[in-house]
Amino acid sequence: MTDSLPPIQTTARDDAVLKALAGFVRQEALGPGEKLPTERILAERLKVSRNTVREALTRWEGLGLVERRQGSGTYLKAAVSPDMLHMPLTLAGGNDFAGLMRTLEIRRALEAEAAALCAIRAGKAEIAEIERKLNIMEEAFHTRAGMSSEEDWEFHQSVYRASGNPLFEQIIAAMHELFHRFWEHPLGVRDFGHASFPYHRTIFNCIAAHDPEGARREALKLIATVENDLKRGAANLKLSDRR
Amino acid sequence: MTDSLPPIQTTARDDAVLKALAGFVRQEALGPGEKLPTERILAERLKVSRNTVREALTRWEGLGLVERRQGSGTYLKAAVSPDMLHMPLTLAGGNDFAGLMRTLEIRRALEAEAAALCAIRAGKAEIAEIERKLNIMEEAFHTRAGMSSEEDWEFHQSVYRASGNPLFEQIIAAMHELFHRFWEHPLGVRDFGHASFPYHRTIFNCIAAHDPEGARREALKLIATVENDLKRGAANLKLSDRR
DNA sequence: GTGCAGAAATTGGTTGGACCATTGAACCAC
DNA sequence: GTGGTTCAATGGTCCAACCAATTTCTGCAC
Repeated sequence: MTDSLPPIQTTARDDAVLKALAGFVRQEALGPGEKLPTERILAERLKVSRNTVREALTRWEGLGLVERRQGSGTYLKAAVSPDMLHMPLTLAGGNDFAGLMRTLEIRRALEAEAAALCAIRAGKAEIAEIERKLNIMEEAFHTRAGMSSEEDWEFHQSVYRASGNPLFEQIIAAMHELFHRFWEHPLGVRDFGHASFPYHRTIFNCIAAHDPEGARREALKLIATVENDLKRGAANLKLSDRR
Repeated sequence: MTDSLPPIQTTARDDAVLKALAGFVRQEALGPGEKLPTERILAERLKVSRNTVREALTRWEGLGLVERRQGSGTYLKAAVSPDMLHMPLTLAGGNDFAGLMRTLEIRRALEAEAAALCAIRAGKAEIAEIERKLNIMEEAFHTRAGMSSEEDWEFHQSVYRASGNPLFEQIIAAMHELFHRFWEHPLGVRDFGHASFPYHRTIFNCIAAHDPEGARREALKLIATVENDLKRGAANLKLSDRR
């Protein structure tokens, strides 16, 4: 009967600090890259100990919202608003090849859905932006004679953004980071991803034609080529030697 | 030219503390719910200040790995291993109806893929377990004459587990938590989700028949009914009144 | 012995102050 | 300009207390 009576908060200093800081960021309209007040100033203004400020900032740093540089200051890394919801995921044992394939399975699911939604929702401006990124990527591919992961990634991001759901970009970006941390570590990118090249344009064509099922199908093909490349590479390279 | 020269790490005290703690947890074979050493003992044993220990534990707490209870101790909340990868997601402005629908789009993508993978990979034991959960859910539905979110959720979890990729369960669980935090707050669950009931068995039938495309199709239907229920509910309830 | 109230010990939370390490800007010699 | 040097600002670490919540122990009443 007396559920939903939240326990009173007698101590939640660091949470309060974060709330105040989020309000400050909003009020000052601070964006990514900008510097926020020093710990000492925050401690003084908020009437709490510097240690408490540090614990609060440590939370934000762990969430990737903020970056601390000794001797320089604390800088925003992402947009912050007072009504954020946090969803920390921890993936145990993701450092091996099997873990890599698992992230690809997630990416396959999200990539296909994002492409389909993008085909439904993208307006003229978004389609033009995607095409711009596609052209950049294709030019880089032809001049440097190989996949360039940077431009490739930019193309995909523009698709995620046009899907109208920022969660796609966030989750896939996290996967992407995991992916690169493992893959580019040993000896740099090889011929990797070469076979996936043509599907970028077929995906774009489906998006431009507002064909969600086609976009989904082509995105699945793209991921399938990446998976095959990975499996071949793993077989050749004796991945078990690593780490 | 001089790429791949990572900056050297001169100080990383709290990271070192976390690594040592992860090793300790592994060595002692500690599982969720168990208590780990007090901050004072950790500080003494690791030869660092208690403050540093606290910063490290604050990181883990923010990641949901650990729970601290004042006056009692610090307890493990999840399994930890030295080679974990963290992926914190922050969803800005997820407190409204649009944010809820965005989480559902992610869930649609993952649910369909997980069901398909499950149809491919589930062995006899997994299928039996899923059927068990399904029967429990159906019985609860008939006796209580309505969807029971607890048993429903258990059924879905068993599908994710049988997909062979723990990431599905982790990500969807995070979405699920977000979902409930928003939805069950105002006035409890209404008739919600009633229409999705029959699809649970059709999904199971496809999984048992090892029909991945059928499982994907039925899963998409299930999410579609939930989306429709939500939209109808939102239109009726004037959700804009909230918050 | 049992039960329970109160004291005592334990443990995370907070404070204030100190010092170290790194950074970046100002300054200076060349 | 170039390359050092100095110096203030800033995050990182440490220490020693004390506060607040919890748990455990103790001793008294029965």
